[in-house]
Formats: sequence, structure tokens, C-alpha cells
Amino acid sequence: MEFQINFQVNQKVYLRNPEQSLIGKQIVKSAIDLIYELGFEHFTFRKLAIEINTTEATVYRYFENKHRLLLYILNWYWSYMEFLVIFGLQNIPDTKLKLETIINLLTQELPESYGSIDYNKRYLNQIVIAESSKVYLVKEVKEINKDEVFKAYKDLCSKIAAVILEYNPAYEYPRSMSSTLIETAHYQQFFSTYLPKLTDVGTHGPKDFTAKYLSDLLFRTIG
Amino acid sequence: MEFQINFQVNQKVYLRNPEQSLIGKQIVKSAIDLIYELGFEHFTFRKLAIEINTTEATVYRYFENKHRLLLYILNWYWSYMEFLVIFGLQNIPDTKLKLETIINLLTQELPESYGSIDYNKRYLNQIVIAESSKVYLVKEVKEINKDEVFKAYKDLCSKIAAVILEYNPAYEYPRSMSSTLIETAHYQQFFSTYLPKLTDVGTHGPKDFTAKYLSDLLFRTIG
DNA sequence: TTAAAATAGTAGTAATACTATCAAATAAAT
DNA sequence: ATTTATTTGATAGTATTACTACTATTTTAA
Repeated sequence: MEFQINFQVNQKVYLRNPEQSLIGKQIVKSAIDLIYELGFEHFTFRKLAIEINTTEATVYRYFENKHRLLLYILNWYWSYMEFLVIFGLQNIPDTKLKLETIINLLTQELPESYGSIDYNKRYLNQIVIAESSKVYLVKEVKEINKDEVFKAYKDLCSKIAAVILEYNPAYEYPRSMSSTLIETAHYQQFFSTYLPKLTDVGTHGPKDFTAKYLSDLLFRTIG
Repeated sequence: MEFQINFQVNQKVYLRNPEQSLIGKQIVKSAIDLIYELGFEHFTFRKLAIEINTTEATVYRYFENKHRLLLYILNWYWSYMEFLVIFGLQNIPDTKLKLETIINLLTQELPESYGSIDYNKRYLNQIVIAESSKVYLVKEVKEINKDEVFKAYKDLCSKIAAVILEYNPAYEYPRSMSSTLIETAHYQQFFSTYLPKLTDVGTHGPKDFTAKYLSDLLFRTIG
């Protein structure tokens, strides 16, 4: 059985649904390649348009600006991650094993196994690590949050929080712990690569460092 | 006794030391006001120049670009925070109390008490929360790290890690825990204000929420 | 089959992120 | 006190970015 996964991204994120045309799909796919390659600050709609042999105006018809395009990519990722979590926890009876599975999903590269995906998974992963906080760390956060563009992130956070509560119903900070796991997964991976002195990767070695650290942190905290 | 605190910021961060002239001091002071007001993305050297009645060229003589100026502000903050930590732990014999003091310093607004400071502390605090990750989450991180511009952050991290080890010499992730405390202090404060569903501020109330969460997290983890 | 709509391409504008030049003001050195 | 060096100010200019307006073409729907 072969299948393609698609996620419904909140309509407010885009002007025109990129899933519904070839050029729309090319925009998202090439945006992931270019943001990875250049970094979000140096990424522009002009460079993207040149890359896919179209014009800036066409890109602007799909996304209001590059911030919304990044938001689209991350919405897609958050939805995909929630799917991977739900899928990955199927038939796991042990709650501890569930949480370990979640940590692995958050810290490892996106798996090949479930459903074919058009985007470069390694690049998408690096974008999530290095660029995701830029979608909410903006002056306009209050305004754009009204469009519910962070719902996918909140849903993922809730899903993980529910498993934490399942493991320890008395734990008082399941949501904060959940967002901490997600965010810490990102920057401990980033730090261990680029600013290793901010981590203990030196004494533990790079192999699954972030997963080990988070696992230790989580289970010591929730018991 | 009145005293002014000044920190030696790494020379590579600036082209001309802003501490050594009136206009340099105005640049940094007004930059803090403007970055707070506009957000880093909308902050420009032109707007800053207009604000302090000078020209763009003059600002560029002090800082290569706005990223370096933000780096300068954060270097100053990291040094100040390390000073506050060292100062604040003076004569505290109990290691647990030391760590609680550190968490309070990381999560509360900068205190008025020690030394007069020319910068708006509330603004500086908000900049640290919302903008600090933008100095390292850039494509050029490897290059700029060679200039040791993150040394102040690493020093602060080491200092806190040392106290963690003092509390529990067997704990295996003191540096990662230290950077997690610093970073989590930022975005749990940010989330609890703008995206509260990613936290448990709803059930615990806003009063010292982040400090309580971090304290619980830290002491459950390190014992 | 004709009108409406969606799509693509061309060409602009205003702002940003700088750089270069040169004169005036200020400070430092002799 | 006078020369010299440094800093600042004023002006202008360039390349790029972020975005808009307009026109032409294709597709869809009445």
C-alpha cells in the first residue's frame, strides 16, 4: 500500500491554497530547500521565484509574505508531528514507552516509513530547529494568534501533555513540560552542533545526546 | 555609596566602543527603547539615527549592522546577569537557596538595587525574552562564534552549571540544564503572556508562574 | 458563447541595508 | 598656539528587499 499524506493547514495562513496547484506545491517545496540553504533572513520571494521559474507576484498570490510561508511550513510540520505521535503510540500499552517514543520523534530526523512526503525531510527538520521560534517571536504575535495560526502547535502540545498526565496524573505542569520538551529538543540540538559548551554533548557524545538528556529530565521530573 | 556598573563587551562585537562617547551611549540606550517598541525586525539604523538626531553613517561607524548591535546589548545583559548571580549568591550558604535565587534572577525583572544603570530595565528584559535567540539562530552562527561573541552567554551558563553540580555532583547534564533554565525562562514567560495554552499559567495563575515551574523542574531533576 | 474568475507576467515604488565622499567640528600632540 | 589626527555630519548613491498595480492570458461557469 502506498499513500500520500496531506494536512489541512489553517486557511488564514495562506492567500491561496498551495496544495491545489502545481506551482503552489513547487513554492512550498522549494521554499523549504531555500530557507534551509540561505537561512530565513536571507531567503526572499524573488530568489524563490527565480528558483521555480516564476515571478514574485505569483508567490505573493499564495502567501502574504515570507513570514506566512514559514508559518505554513511549520503548521504542516506540527500537524505531521501530531500524526506521527498518534501513529507511533498505536498499540504501545506502556505509558513510559509512549513518552520515550515521543522524545525520539522530537529529536530524531523525520522517519521515512509512514507515507511518502514531497518535502526534503532533513531540510524540514533543520528549519524546525533553527527557524521555528521566529514565527512567534515577533511583535505582531498577538494579532496573528487571533487567526488561530498556532493551533497546530497547541494541538501537538496538548497531545503530549495528555500522555504526560496519563503517566503521572498528579503532575502540575503538563503543558509547560510539553512545550519545554518541544523547544528544548530544538535548541539543545542546535547548541550541541554550534555552541556545544552550552550543553554536555562533550562528555556524553553526540549519539542521541538530546534524546538522552530530555528523557532523563522528563522522567526525573514526572517520576 | 553610588556606583555605575559597566561591562567590557567583546571588542569584536562593535567597530567603535559605544561606551567611550556620548553618541555611542545614546545609540545603545535608544536602540533598547526602539527594539522594544518596534521589534527587532522592524528596527532599522535609519529610525535609530532619526531618534537620536544623527545620521545612519554615524551609527554604522559603531556597529557593522543591527545584528551586531543586538549582540552588544545581549552581551551586556549576559555579563550583567552573571554579575547579579555572583553578587546575589554572596553569603548564601545553602545551595538550594542559591539555585532558587538564580531562578528568581532569571525570571524576574532586573532589580533596581545594585548599581545604577542607564538602560530601561523593563525594555531590556523584554528584549532578552523575545529577541535573544535571534542572535544565534542565524546561518552565520559558526562564523560569528569564532569571534567569541557568545563567551558571555557561555560564562553565565558555566557559572549556573557549577552551582547545579555543587548541589548534586552526580548530575550528568549541568550545562544543558543551565542553558535549559535560561532559555525556558524566556519562552515560558513569552508563552504565558501570548500563547498561554502552551503553558499551565491558566491553572496556576500568572504570579511567579515561570519561577515556580522552573523550580519544580530543576529540583525534581537534580534531586 | 460570453462573462466572470483565476492565473501568470511586467513593471513599477518605497523602504532597507548598506557604502562613499567630503567638509566641519573636536580633540590630541607638538 | 598651531598642526595633525580623529570624529561627526551632511549628502548622495547603490543593490536588494518587500510589496503593489496593471495587463495579458487562460480556465471555468452561466
